[in-house]
Amino acid sequence: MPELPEVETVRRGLAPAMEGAVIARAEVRRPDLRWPFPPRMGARLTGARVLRLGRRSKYLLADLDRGETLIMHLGMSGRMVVSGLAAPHVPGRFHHDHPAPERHDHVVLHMEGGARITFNDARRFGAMDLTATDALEAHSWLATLGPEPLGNGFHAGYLHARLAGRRMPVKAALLDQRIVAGLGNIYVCEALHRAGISPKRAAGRISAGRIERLTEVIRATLRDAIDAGGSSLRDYRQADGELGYFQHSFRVYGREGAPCPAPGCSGTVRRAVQSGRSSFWCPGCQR
DNA sequence: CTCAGCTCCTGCGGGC
DNA sequence: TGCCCGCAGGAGCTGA
Repeated sequence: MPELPEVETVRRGLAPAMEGAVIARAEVRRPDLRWPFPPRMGARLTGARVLRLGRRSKYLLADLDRGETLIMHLGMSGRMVVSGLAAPHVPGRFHHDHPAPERHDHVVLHMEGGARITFNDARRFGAMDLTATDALEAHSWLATLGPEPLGNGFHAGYLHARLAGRRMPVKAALLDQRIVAGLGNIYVCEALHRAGISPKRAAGRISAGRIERLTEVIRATLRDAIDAGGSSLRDYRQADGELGYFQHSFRVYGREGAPCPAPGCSGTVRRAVQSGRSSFWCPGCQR
């Protein structure tokens, strides 16, 4: 599921269809996802113009001209599909025709001009809400989020302070959205491998130098994944209009039993369950 | 406050 | 082929 890089890729893919465009009709096909939709969501979206499509952590934020912001979270299985986008500046990028409706198409935004944005979420761990734009940061989904890992607020000094004294595994600490916002299971595994830190190491027992290295590789890992997503947007194979899911090449995630890809390391990637989630790491080079 | 465990929901792939 | 089990990229809640 979508972690920060996938959500950013979805944002970039949706922006051409949404920014500056009016929602001619918002079709709400069920009353809830993880939580009930806000009252009259369809009516409140219909006729609104999208001023800007932003992102905070794994949340998409569509600012509307009515002073409200539509907050969207993709959960584990949420997908966005764009169709009917007129005159894409890159050929083959989107469906020009609308695909047949699918099971779990929960919300469809019919834009003026003919574009259509379909939110599909089989597991329904996703969510949507509408809130006043000028009080956006106070919304309960956003208020407790830590800094953006690619922003200025995330640096070695900050992370060192937040991990100090913590006995929990560093894996769990980096998944805590209050400490840093946007990482998920895959990119935590990948970043810890690049940093040479075991996911089982106590968060408060990492030297300052290694935390410095960790903040750098977290940023590099996310940037690389966002770049790969950008490539997928330009890829003709993405012509079905589905955004955000593309072929990644992970170093350890999902590669149990494979040889460690680190130069000079002869270890084998292992898998273990930590707080209910799979961790993948190389005991040979991650300490 | 900290932290582990459970929970929501559906789909898919592997093993028998 | 069909069935059962485990597992899946999130994150809120409970209770020790």
